[in-house]
Amino acid sequence: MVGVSPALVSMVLNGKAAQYRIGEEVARRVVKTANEMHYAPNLVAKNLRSGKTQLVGLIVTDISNPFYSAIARIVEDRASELNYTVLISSTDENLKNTERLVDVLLNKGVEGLILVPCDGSMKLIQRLYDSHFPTVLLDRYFPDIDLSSSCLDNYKATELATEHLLGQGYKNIALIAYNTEMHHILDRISGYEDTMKNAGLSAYVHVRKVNILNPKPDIREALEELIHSEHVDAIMFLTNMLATNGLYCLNEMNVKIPDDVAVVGFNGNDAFHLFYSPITYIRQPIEQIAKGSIDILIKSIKKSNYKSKLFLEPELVIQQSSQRHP
Amino acid sequence: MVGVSPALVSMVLNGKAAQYRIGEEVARRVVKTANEMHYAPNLVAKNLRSGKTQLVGLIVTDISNPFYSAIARIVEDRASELNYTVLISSTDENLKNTERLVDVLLNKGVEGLILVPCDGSMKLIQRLYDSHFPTVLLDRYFPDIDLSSSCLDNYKATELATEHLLGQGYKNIALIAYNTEMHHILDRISGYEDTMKNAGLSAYVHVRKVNILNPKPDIREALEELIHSEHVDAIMFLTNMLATNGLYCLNEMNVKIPDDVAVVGFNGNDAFHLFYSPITYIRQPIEQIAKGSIDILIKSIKKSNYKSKLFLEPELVIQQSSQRHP
DNA sequence: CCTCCAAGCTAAATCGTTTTAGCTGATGGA
DNA sequence: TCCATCAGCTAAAACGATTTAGCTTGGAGG
Repeated sequence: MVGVSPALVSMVLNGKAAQYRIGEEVARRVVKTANEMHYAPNLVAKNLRSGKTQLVGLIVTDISNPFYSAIARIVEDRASELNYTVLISSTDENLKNTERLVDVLLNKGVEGLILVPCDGSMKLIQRLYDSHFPTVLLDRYFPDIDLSSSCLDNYKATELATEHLLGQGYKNIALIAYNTEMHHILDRISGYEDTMKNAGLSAYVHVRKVNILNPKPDIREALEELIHSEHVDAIMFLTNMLATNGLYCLNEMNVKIPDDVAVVGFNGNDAFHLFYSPITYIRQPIEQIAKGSIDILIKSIKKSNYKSKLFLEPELVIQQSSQRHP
Repeated sequence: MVGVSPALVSMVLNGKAAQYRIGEEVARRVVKTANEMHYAPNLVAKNLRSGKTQLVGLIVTDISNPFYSAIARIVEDRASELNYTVLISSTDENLKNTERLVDVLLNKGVEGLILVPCDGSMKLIQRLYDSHFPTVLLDRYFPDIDLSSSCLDNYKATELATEHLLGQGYKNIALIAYNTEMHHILDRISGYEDTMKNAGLSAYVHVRKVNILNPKPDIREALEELIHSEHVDAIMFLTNMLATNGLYCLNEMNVKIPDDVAVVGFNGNDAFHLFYSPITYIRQPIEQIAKGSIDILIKSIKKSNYKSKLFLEPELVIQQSSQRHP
């Protein structure tokens, strides 16, 4: 339409008019015409030529889980600011799915991955590490693999919560955890165990591990035993899902909170606040975790060998469920 | 590596060996070598060549809202089965954002859009309709625009709930709605109003509209008035967010449910179930809405002029909060 | 008057596929 | 013996952009 070659148009529209000594008058006509016809470059062609896709992958266990959807929202917003598009997938805590999704996303040309690794994914993560593909672990990490990560300081989280319960006069404190080898859970367990031991309460350490995929029956069983046989006076749940399921069970068992037993949960939600005895919980700095992960990822993409590990500060939101005399 | 032309490799790997009369022996060698070298075609090049991106856009108001993240999960799974990738964005109920995101996604080459339109987006939707770009409205629709949609039967939803409350002996029933012109809300209001009128209770129709972006103060004010001045005996909330905020207010006001007032919410969540008086709510068939939207979209992409409007059945989950004598 | 240089532009290659047209050699029929 | 046919393959164009090398023109300098 302007009567010049595509090459010239490309140069002008990419702001390289000066660099290529394009005549001012011609450059102006090109820009004007481009605007008038609402020209938008074909990104696919651009990507093919440049080898860049401006795509990143976000693999979580389940995007319908509010924790991960909150993360996704922030990652997406930040990525968009940085001119990247996010592809989101869910693994359902399944290793085969995770492996498949990594392959699928790589094939789609993502330039980096934010990944919530599931149980048993150590080998996959090691492969990713060996390949030097820009990758950031989110929420969960492997202490033996030197990969970037953005996680909660899990040890401190349960340390904080246990100290709070001890401070309230609770001694016989139980923990409901997943049956897993994932380190974020192991750290949370250690934070609790160490704090109990340091307080001279080793005898009162109770850790119950439940099936991650169908936790409710295991939780019920554990709670029955802990309350009726072990006579615990406080229960800490290591994840939001465990806490929520636990509250259903405690209601069914007609256990009163905090009179019969104190409760501490993980990751607040409306159910915790609206509960008849609002639930004390460990708050993760979701914003920082999410933003940290995408910022690290983009840096890794732009500068190979960039690496960073974030362990972010938990916060204890103290409500009625953990206070002896509210 | 096999010593044949790229063309032949392409034919074989796309399963067109027979069609192009490729020798069996050669075809076998190509497949074998492709596997051995872990060949995966470059999707960007494929897309450029074919003009297809296998991308669809999903524009919701907020992906961190559990309703929409549940939708996103299902859409994503179904799209993946159909060999499409979903690009998700959030508008925050803002028209300018919506317009921008539509442009961004179109520029990224999505072949279709699933869209939750916000207040005031009628013109945008009309443009989309006029352009014949494959588009499906989700959750909300425009009766005057003949665009595909996948929504709840909103009228029936509140009709069902109002009838239930009337059946329980409640008469002075109030409604908390958004201050909006969006038809899904207007339909919900009509379902309530008509049912009240048909029962001869026009005098007891109370509709309060609150600000969609900062509803809590408005809700508090409305509730104070409805309960203390109008002496309503039941309150229906038109969305999950309204109901959740409403419960916070009712707790603050020390109103007992259902003794002082009955409550019906929208879209169940753990908070409703764990509430001291579990909340009766209208359940949307999320799975059907989500699956419906993506299935319609893909059909529209494959067959231009395909159109379909779904109005899916609500279900009332009756719990303690709406029963006079539980 | 010729040479040289710079300014301002274009042609062509390239990215990795797919598809169309066409080439080659063997076979069969007349 | 010669042509037609067909199986089995390849060359080349195309998708839409970017980039490199190179072309033309006019003016300055010798």
